[in-house]
Amino acid sequence: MTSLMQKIKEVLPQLSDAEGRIGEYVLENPEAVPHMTIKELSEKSSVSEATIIRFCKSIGIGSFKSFKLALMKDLTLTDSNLTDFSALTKKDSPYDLFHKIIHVNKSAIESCADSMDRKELAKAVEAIQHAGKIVFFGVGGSSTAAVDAQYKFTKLGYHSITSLDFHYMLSVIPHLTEKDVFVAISTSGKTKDVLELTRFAQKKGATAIAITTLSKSPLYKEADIRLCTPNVEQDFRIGSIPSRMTQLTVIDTLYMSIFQQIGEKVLQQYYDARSEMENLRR
Amino acid sequence: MTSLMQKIKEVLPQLSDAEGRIGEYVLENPEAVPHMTIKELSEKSSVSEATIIRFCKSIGIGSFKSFKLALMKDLTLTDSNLTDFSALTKKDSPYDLFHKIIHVNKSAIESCADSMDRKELAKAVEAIQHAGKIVFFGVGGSSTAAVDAQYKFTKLGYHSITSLDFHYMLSVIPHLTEKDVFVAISTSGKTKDVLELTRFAQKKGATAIAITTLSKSPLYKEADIRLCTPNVEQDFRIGSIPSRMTQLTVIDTLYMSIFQQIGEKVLQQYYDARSEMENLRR
DNA sequence: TAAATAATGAATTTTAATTTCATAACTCTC
DNA sequence: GAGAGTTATGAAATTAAAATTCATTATTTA
Repeated sequence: MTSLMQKIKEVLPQLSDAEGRIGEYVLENPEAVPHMTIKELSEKSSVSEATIIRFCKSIGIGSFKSFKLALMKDLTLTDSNLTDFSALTKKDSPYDLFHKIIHVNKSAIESCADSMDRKELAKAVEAIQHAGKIVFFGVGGSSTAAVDAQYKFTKLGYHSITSLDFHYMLSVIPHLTEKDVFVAISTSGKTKDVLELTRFAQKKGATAIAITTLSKSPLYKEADIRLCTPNVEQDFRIGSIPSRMTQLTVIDTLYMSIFQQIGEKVLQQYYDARSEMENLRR
Repeated sequence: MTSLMQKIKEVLPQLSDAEGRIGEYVLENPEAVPHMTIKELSEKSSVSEATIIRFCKSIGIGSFKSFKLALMKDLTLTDSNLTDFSALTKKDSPYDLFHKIIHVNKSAIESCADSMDRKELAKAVEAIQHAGKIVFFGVGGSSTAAVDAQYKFTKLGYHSITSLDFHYMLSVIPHLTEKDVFVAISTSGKTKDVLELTRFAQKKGATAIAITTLSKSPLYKEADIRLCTPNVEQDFRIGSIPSRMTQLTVIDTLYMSIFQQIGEKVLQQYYDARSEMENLRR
C-alpha cells in the first residue's frame, strides 16, 4: 500500500474544487493536520466542514478521525516533510503556531548534521578540554546560547565567562592567554561587536572558536576553529528562533563531549551539588 | 527517548488501582486503543471516563486525543528510531555524540505536541497580550529559557524582566499588579525558589503562568495557567538538555503568538532598530 | 431553456471528550 | 480512635467535535 500522502497526490487532479483545496492544504501542512479539528481544517482550507468529511471518503477513508490517525501513521513512516514557515497566515491560532514552531525547530536541528565538520568539532573539543578560561560571547538572539554555554561549562568546573556587556568583555579579554578559548557566537558572522572581541582575544593568544553559519563572513574566515550551523531560513517574523536551536545543539555537543572526557572527575561534584540542594530544600 | 509504551510500563507500579487497569489494558491491546473512544476504553478497562483522562495526565499527556495520536506514532515507530541515549558509550566520539544530541533534541521538541493544552495556551497568550509587566523566572537549566524570553518580549516592546538573583526578584515582585504576568519556568515544578516567587507574585495579584511538566507538582497545581512540557527522559548525563529545548519551544510559541497579534504595531520599531544597527555598523 | 445532476456550505443532530461535583476510602494528626 | 485533611473514583453535566441533513448554487445535458 502506498502512503496516504502519495494517495492524496494521486487523486488530487480528480478531486473537486473544494476538496482539492483540502488536499493541497494537507500536503503542505501534514504535521499540523492530525492535531486539528474539522472546523479548523475547514477554515484553513476555506471549505465547509461537510466537505472535509466528503474529502475523507473521496480518498477512501471512512471518517475524519480515521483520517487523522492514518495521517499520523504515515508521517512517522516517511518523516521528512517540508512545512514552509512562510505559510504563516493572519488566521493562525496560537496552537497552529505552536505546531509550526515544533516543525521549524525540528527541521533546524535536523539540518545541523549537514553543516558540521567532524574534524573541526574534534579540534574544538580538544581545545576546550585543555582550556583554562572559556569565554562565550554572542549578542542579540545569540546571547541565549552564550548564557546557556556559560552555565553548562561552569557546571563542569571550568572558569567560564560570558556577559552581554561589550565593555565588561573588554576588561575580561586582556587576561586571556594561549591556554584560553574564546567562543564567538554569531549567526551571520558579521556582527561587529563579536568580530572585534574575537580579534582582540586572538591578539592575546586565545583560540577563537566560531559558532556561525557556513559562509564567507569575516568571522568564518578569521576564526581558528569553525563550528558551522546550517543556513536556516531567516524570516523577520521568526527572527532567530531556529538558528538559536542550532547554536544550542552545538553547545550541547561541546558540553557532552567534554563531559564524556572528564566526566569521572566531576561526578563527585555533581552528587555533592545535588545532595546539598536537597539539604537546602531548594 | 523512551517510547510511550515503555513509559507506561515504568509508571504502572505508581498508578492507582483504576488507572493501573487502564495501563494494563493499553499494554495488552495497544493496536486497538487509538481507534477507541473514551467510553469504549472505559468499559473495557472497567473504569470511569474521567479516570481515563486522569490516566493520560498521569503519563504526561495533555488529552485523550493526544494520547491516541502519541500511541499511534509509537506503534509505527521502528527500532531504528530508538537511538537510546542510555546507549552512550565510553568510546563515543564528539561526532557520535553530536548525532545523538540531534536525535534527543529532535524527539524532545516533537513530543511537545503531546503535552500542550490548546486552551491553556490560548489563555496564556491572552494574559500576556494584555499584560503590563512580564516577569520570567527560572533557575539552573531553566534560566536559559527565562533569559531568552526576556529578550524576546523586550523586542516586542514589553516591560519584560528576569534575573537569576532571587533577592533581586524579591524586590521586583512587590510592584506587580493584577495586570501583570509572572512566568515560572521549572521542569520539575518543585524548585523552591520558583515556587516561593510564584506564590508571592500571585499574592500581589499577578497571573502565574507555569512552564513545567505535566505532573502533580506544587507548581502545576498552583499556577493559574499551565503550559506543559513533555516528560523527557531525565538522565544526569544529558542534564537539562532536552527539557530546555521544550521550554524554548514554548517560549517561541508565546513570542510568535504575541507577534502575530500585535505585529503590525511593532514592525516600524523593528525596521528602526535594524536601520540604526546598520548606521552604527554593528 | 428547462430538467437533471453535481458541488457546496449552513444548520442541525449525534457523538465524544472534558469538567465538575459528590462520595467513599484512606491517612495523618493529636 | 475521632476528626481533619487528602486521595481516588464515578455519575452527571457541560463543552467540543464529528457527522448528517437539507437547501442553495453552479454546471451539465437533452
